[in-house]
Amino acid sequence: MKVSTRTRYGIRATIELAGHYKQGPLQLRIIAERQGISVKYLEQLMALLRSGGIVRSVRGARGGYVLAKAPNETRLSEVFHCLEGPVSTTVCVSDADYCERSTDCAARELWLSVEDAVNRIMDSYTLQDLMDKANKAQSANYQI
Amino acid sequence: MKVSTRTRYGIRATIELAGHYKQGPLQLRIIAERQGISVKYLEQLMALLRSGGIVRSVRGARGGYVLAKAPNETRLSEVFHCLEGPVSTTVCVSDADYCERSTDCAARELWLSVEDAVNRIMDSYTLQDLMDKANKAQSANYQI
DNA sequence: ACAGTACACTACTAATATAGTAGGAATTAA
DNA sequence: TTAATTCCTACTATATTAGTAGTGTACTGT
Repeated sequence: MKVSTRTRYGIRATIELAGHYKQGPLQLRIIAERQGISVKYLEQLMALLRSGGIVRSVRGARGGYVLAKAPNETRLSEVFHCLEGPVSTTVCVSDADYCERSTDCAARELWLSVEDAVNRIMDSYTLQDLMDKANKAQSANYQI
Repeated sequence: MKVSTRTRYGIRATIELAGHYKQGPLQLRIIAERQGISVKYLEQLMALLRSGGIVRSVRGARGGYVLAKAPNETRLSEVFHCLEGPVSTTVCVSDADYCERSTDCAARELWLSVEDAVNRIMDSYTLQDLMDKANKAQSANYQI
């Protein structure tokens, strides 16, 4: 039930983009530096996000990436699905005909609930939410 | 975010055991046959469940496996954790010192919520619940 | 006692997924 | 034109998953 680093890096990258929203394209070089990842790897993750419509790219010198939508309109579920694929715990959840046995059906009920819960959580967060919480946590630290 | 077949098979096996509760040990041969898995592979899964205290084994002729606790006292979260390990989406959730960056902390909030939701769901189901639902579904089918 | 049944343990293997690395082509601002 | 930057494709190393296989150990019924 782990989340791949692909997804973790990807989400962190979109958070960086959210923090740079409306300030022109942000270069992968900068994101990679801040996140401690190689530019080459990040390129591949961004390709997923681009084809998923989460980000837009600006090619050429002074290019980079921008969020396709505002941070408060970009749900974490969308970002997650681009990087990790659907939250499909088992085949039999999406394909009801897959299993015939009653015991399978019993388990299916469980997997369905789990998927649903995860999707609901992810759907309830936007990039803006995460940014706000991070900023709040930071300012709280300053008061110590 | 997939669930391994190891976990799926293991859970289905415990459901079989739940259906045989208080009727003596159930042999792996029978479970394997019903679920379409090899006995040898099932042995390894059962070893995990045994060391996790979910099932007890009876060696020798007429031996087999029995649930260690009643079906309505065996939570799916326990079974899951034996087979799949903890629902730990990322390292930084369990080890708060792992990340320093604010963007990480932003994401951490999300992973924490997801883990929590999954654990709560799994905790709310017992093997008995799943059995009841499967039986109900079956009798519903008969009415068609 | 002993033969058969069933779990116990360990080692090995094939396939797949993950986490990258690498090189060069295409595009654009200056 | 040149430097900066994304785009595309291929390759590689490592880990995990999903098994297979063989041998050993414990227990039961006769």
